[in-house]
Amino acid sequence: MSIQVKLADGGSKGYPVGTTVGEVAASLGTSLRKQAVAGLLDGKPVDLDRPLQENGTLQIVTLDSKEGLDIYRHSTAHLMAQAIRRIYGADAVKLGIGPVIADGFYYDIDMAEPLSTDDLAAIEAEMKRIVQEDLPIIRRIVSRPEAQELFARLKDPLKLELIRDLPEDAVLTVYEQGEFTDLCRGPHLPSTGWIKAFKLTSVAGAYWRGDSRNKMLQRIYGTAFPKQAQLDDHLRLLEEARQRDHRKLGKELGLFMFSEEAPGMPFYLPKGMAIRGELEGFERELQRQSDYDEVRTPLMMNNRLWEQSGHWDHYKDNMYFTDVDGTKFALKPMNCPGHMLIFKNSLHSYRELPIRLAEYGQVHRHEFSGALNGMMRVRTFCQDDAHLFVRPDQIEEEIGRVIELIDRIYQVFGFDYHVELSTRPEDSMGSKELWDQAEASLSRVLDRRGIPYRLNEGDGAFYGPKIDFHILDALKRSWQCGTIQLDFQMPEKFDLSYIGDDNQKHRPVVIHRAVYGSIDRFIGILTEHYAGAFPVWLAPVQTKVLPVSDNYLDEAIAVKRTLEKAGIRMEVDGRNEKLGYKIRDAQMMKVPYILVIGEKEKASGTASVRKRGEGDIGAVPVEELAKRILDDICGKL
RNA sequence: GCCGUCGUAGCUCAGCGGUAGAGCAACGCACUCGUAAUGCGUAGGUCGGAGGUUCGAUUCCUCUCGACGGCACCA
Repeated sequence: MSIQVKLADGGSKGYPVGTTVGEVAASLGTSLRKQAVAGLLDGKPVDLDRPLQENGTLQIVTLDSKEGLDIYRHSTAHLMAQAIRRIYGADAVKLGIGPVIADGFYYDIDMAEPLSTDDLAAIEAEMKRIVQEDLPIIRRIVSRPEAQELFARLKDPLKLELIRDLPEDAVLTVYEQGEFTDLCRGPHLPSTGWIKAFKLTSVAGAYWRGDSRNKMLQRIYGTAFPKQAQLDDHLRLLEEARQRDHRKLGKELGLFMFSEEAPGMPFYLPKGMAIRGELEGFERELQRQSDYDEVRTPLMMNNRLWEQSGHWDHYKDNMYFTDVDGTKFALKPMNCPGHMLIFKNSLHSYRELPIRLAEYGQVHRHEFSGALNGMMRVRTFCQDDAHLFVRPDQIEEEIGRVIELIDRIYQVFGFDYHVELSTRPEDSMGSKELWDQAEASLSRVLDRRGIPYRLNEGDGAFYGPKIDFHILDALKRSWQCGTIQLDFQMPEKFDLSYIGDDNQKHRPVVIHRAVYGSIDRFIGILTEHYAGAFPVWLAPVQTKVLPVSDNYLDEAIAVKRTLEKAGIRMEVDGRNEKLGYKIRDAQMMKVPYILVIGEKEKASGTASVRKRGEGDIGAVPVEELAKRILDDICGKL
């Protein structure tokens, strides 16, 4: 008896019934035999030792594919669980789930003894031993009662819970390697000996099944690669990210600080403030050209405003309140209600619309202490916010203009980005019809512009759906920054109106939008994106003047004054130190232009220039230098 | 908020029952210096805060504040 197997290359071959996936792979060439870790049989992942019983299509999964790597890592997760059981005792260790994630895997376990990172080395050592043992990894189909009996015997209550929740018709499989058995869909590597390079990276708490009402388990994170060199590369990348950490660089470069007196609330130091000023100024100018009007609203407003806006109902857990003279005030968590009051301050004609109110608005949001993270997650931050009051017929064009503005600004930083459309959340305000209408408008704008997007169901704001912009930084990490939200609710709540050409009152629509999102977070992202080496226009100190010795200090100060007058941010290092020392210091502060002033320069009215990334480029007349640096600044280089 | 780890000089860190130590930075002196660290010297700490155990606590315990890694949360 033979069967026909259709292969990935489109061809078809005959094999005897019972030929395994691995044997098919081997028949196709030695490299495939070595690289194969599993197969996709009619689209379903199967182990290499799976015998083929009937005609079908088969794709060989190799280690260099995403699927192959996932299988490899999944087997490493099992390997880790087995090692932990050996060390801490099978009965003491209750297994949760052990899935593969983007850069590795984790396993959630329940055990009394708390693990720390110090314990990871011992677990790794045991894992290596099990690799040496080269235990075959064997798949076994079990009936539900059999599985229940098995995991009851293994004292694995979490697995029993998983089994209980599997659908009636699910085929239950367990994988065994030596004394270790785990409930698992598979597939897996043929044996533990296949696992080469791995590292356990951290331990953390994690709620069982991701629910904060459940017990907290211990999660051990690890990663694995087929080759040691790949693991080393990965670890190097992590180290690179650590070196770029904005909290580290922010401290070293003197950009911002935090204090125990205000957890989660950044203090801007002069250098950080310089960056912030540039970011705001740049955007402010583009907004001016796009007919935005800038406003400023109070940080604190009477609580009844927040009751009116719906924030009290939907957002009060995240708000800060004060009670003075018997009146309750709330610190604003958003700028919209303030802007609604401004709109209502005067009567509006349909001819005035769109009205675009922009504000660099400082908002306060009470985040959980455990959620705080440098500039990335704070309790007070500045939004580059704007609310666009538009007629219904202007919605799409106006959103299009915002998309263009966002695109233009992100390009300056060299950010790639992707777009997500978030729809109605559970705790939402207003009618389903209005929501459907709003969601449809947003998707229509994106579709018309041919912008691909991901749907993020139930993740909209409580007052409306939104388009979010996620930027990719230099290390390919994704951050949500820009947002465009369509809102039919606030105009309703605040009874906004404009007078139409029919002389009747009409309800405007509000578009909320932000480009940087949080300026604070954006600065954090930029710090990591540029690894602290900000482009000239953003650099807190654009040029540093180093006198060769005290004798040239006056000359250095004169150069500083000249360039400062041209609008360049300058510093002089007047310390009584050797030139090499001052150069090193300025280089470490990532100053883009370092000027050396000594006898030669003094005599010729020049400065010797050391440009970041290029090194010594020789003497340049001071006037020309000013022009060159200003060119960089204007070109946003 | 939850689990775990950590808080010692401005910064990075060592010490861990007998009232603290290094490097860098700062300050002073000498050198007046040419493209990534000149030498010598000085000063600097209620060892995050509050309790407790002890003859004695930076060290051990409890609580608390803050930070970090995750989880949950992120309108």
